[in-house]
Amino acid sequence: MLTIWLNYLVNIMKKTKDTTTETSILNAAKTIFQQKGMDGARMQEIADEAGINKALLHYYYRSKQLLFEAVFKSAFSLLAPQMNKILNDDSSIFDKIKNFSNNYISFIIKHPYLPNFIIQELNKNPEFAIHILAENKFPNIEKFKNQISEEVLKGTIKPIKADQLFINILSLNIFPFIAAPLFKGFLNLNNDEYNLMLEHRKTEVAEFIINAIKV
Amino acid sequence: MLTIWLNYLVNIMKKTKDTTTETSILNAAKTIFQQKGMDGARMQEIADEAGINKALLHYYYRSKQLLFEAVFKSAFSLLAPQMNKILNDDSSIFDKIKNFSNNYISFIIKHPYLPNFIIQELNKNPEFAIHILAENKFPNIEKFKNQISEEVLKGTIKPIKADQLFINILSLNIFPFIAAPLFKGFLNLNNDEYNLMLEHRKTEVAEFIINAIKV
DNA sequence: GTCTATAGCCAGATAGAC
DNA sequence: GTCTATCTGGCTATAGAC
Repeated sequence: MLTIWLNYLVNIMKKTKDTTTETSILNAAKTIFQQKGMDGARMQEIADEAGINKALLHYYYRSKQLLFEAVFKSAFSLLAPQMNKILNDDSSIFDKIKNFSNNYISFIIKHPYLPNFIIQELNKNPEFAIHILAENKFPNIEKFKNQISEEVLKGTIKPIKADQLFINILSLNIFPFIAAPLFKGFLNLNNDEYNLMLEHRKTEVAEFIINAIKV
Repeated sequence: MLTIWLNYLVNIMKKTKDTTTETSILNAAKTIFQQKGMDGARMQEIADEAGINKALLHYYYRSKQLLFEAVFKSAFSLLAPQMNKILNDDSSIFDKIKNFSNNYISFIIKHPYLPNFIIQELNKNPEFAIHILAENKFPNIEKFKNQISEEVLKGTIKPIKADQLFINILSLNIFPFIAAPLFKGFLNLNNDEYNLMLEHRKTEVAEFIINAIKV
């Protein structure tokens, strides 16, 4: 009886330990992969970051490729819901643009490496992209398209294709993060100045877009 | 006398051969590095692409790092003059935006991997960026800033900071190329459809920006 | 200048003790 | 589950023949 109880206790402890090790590996892998990419990352570096042995990485995730995929999926599943806000939200078009720009920029400031990571790896492996995207049954643009058509008909906004508007909104919000080093160079801004400029964009981007489309 | 003449001929032939080998290496390196990045590229692959032996890469460029830097500088010196068109051109602000969007999109369609390559490597190595940028004595934004201030004062355009406008223009023009796989997924477009959409952007982007800022 | 062959290193993955 | 030690393959770079 005592043995059973002890085994139970040991299992609980094991379970807890497993989970925390597994997640601490995933977190470390996120940090390294998002900074260095799949090719640039080293398993040893991830192990060091997680404070564990290199062999454990393989114990939990079998291979570098699989660990990478876990990180990528996790990153993508963090980004995708943000897109949903602009595609499948019930608010008016102007409110959508305002909320999205504000929220999205705040979101990326918290996860600065994320968009670049996703885009970079998608570019290196476009088929892989489609694979992941398909799994994630990712947001549908139909609702957004209908909303734009309606607003154009009502005369609230100038004629514009939903695809183009969608691309414009994301470009204005995301690109300044991805091209930060380039812009810092061209505009001759240091880190603090650049971050301040991004802060202003939380409202300025929405204004810019709304001015562009409102009648 | 005949010997001298023969030597001369041989030297010419050598010189010619050297140059073409060197440039064919550089071209091959561009192709591979821009698709796979510094870490993902393999010297063997570059040699195969150039149709020569791997040892020759080291004969001409000493190391992978130096070959990479040659490619990067070459790519950057291709991109920088494009920026100049919007910063240091004498035309009116609206014409600038129209010309830039049209020309720049045409330019990237010809060099689709270029912006992503530059941005990616700049992100991995921001100090290196500054190093390269400094060498290239790259475009100054002062003239553009003055032009914007003047137009705002004249009341031609709505109040906007030159930095923000510059970022907006580049974002709208460049990001659709960098994030092509992502947009193809979200918008459910195949290659041809996506390229057609980019073709439309040659005029639509300028319209969008001008609508956003004109009074 | 161009090639073949190989040195030397480093990273991913596994074996096996605890 | 976690560690140390090691295998194995692949990659950059060089030596040396032609």
